[in-house]
Amino acid sequence: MVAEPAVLSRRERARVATVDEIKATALQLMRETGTTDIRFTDIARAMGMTPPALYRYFDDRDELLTALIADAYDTLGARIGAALAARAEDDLAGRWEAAAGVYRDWARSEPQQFALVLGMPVPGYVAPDEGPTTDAAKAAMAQLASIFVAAARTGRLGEPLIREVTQAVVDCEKAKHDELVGIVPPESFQAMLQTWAMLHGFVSLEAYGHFDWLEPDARDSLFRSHIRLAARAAGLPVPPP
Amino acid sequence: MVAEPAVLSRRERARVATVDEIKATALQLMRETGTTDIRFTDIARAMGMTPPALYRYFDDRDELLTALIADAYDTLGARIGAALAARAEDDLAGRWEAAAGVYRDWARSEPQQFALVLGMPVPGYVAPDEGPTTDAAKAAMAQLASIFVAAARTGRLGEPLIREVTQAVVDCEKAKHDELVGIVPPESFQAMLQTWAMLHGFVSLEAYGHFDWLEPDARDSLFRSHIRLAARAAGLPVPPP
DNA sequence: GGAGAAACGTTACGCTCCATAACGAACACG
DNA sequence: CGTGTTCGTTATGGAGCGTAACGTTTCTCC
Repeated sequence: MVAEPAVLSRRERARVATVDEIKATALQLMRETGTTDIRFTDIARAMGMTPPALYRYFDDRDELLTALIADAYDTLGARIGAALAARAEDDLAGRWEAAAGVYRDWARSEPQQFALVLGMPVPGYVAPDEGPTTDAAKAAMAQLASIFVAAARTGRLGEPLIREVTQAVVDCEKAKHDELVGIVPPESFQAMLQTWAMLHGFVSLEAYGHFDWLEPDARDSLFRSHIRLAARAAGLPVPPP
Repeated sequence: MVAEPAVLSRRERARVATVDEIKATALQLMRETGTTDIRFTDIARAMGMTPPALYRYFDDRDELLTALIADAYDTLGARIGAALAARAEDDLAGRWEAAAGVYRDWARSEPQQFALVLGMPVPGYVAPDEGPTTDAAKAAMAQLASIFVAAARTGRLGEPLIREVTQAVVDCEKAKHDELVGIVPPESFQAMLQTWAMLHGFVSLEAYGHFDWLEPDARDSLFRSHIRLAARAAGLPVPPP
């Protein structure tokens, strides 16, 4: 991001390597324990260091968590971006399905990171205002919005199934997503939010194990039909199955 | 539940009172701190006791959490039940909206309990198999299912918007919800699951603050249209707004 | 009603983890 | 080469979980 001299000194390289190793070890421990709980002691032991050494790199546990959250939503954003880039600009249904699939796969493969970013904050951790947690929501919205914008610009954004639009929602589109006003009509803006809620609902339930009673095959097909339903309800042009 | 002698001895009454006070204190602390994290030390101090005394009532922190989870989903189930009871048997749209509204209000008023039951559990806490966590999902499904069953029995369950049913979903209906087979057709069973996912998605996003950028009025109207969309997509008979 | 048992709450303790302080070793720089 | 910074260590304090051992109150049963 920052235009620093490309070459880092030996020490600086060692430092970023250590920081990366700490974060990677923390993630690995989260995966192994299945919780978002991490202990400096365990990280240090896994790295062959002593716990106080970690304080040279992170002031406290919260700062490490903040870094992990930032990484997590960067990863998610990058993956969605890559999935979108792999689809043709005008393949709206494909782009939506690809983005939704990435969202789901990420949540399933990294449920702890998912909980960290889009679930309830970790005990004792207070997210900094305007921090990565809210950014994650904005980034997800932006990715979604890009699909709707493309659909609207090319005249392929149909009418959403629900067209009950209230003034409050219109006002919020103006206030918070001014860039969409005049491009994505209010009822489609509302439908876009609902699309996100539908996607998140399925993914959240599945990531936390509430669909475990369904066979994997059934979950897959349920997901596919779910996101097609979301797209169709929002007026995105999806071909019949 | 158990047919015990109605009168409890003095000691037994004192014991249940203490257990209730411990749980109530724990919930109060969760509300005050805004996390699902609870410390025996804090609970004991708030009650004017010493920490080890609590071990007379709960073997460890996990057991207290399990009890809290069980209470939470009992409360949710009771509230939904009450909301359904207050609506006429044949007022299907009203029953669905009432149940959904209770779900949302509960999540907003008790986000910690919501996270406890339907989100990622507390760090370090491992939910017992077949425990209250999975029961919560089953109970929610049962409440939902009752509405769909009533609709199907009275011939008012329309075709869902999406009718792409795969064998895997049909198999799961047979295996896990045998009582619905022959009453709720597979595509409606599938739509029912999606209805739940839609509801949960909105409620989850809102409870964790990801809709904070929307004005309360906008959130309310978005929610109303969202659950109407869910109902309509599932074939429930909802009147036009 | 009084002796024995059970339940209750306390203090004392060991363990783990977070976080800081003070110290020594390795490395970069002049 | 010496000097100062960075890094990692050991030592220490503080908090919370959970156990053990000890009085105290309450129930039970003879």
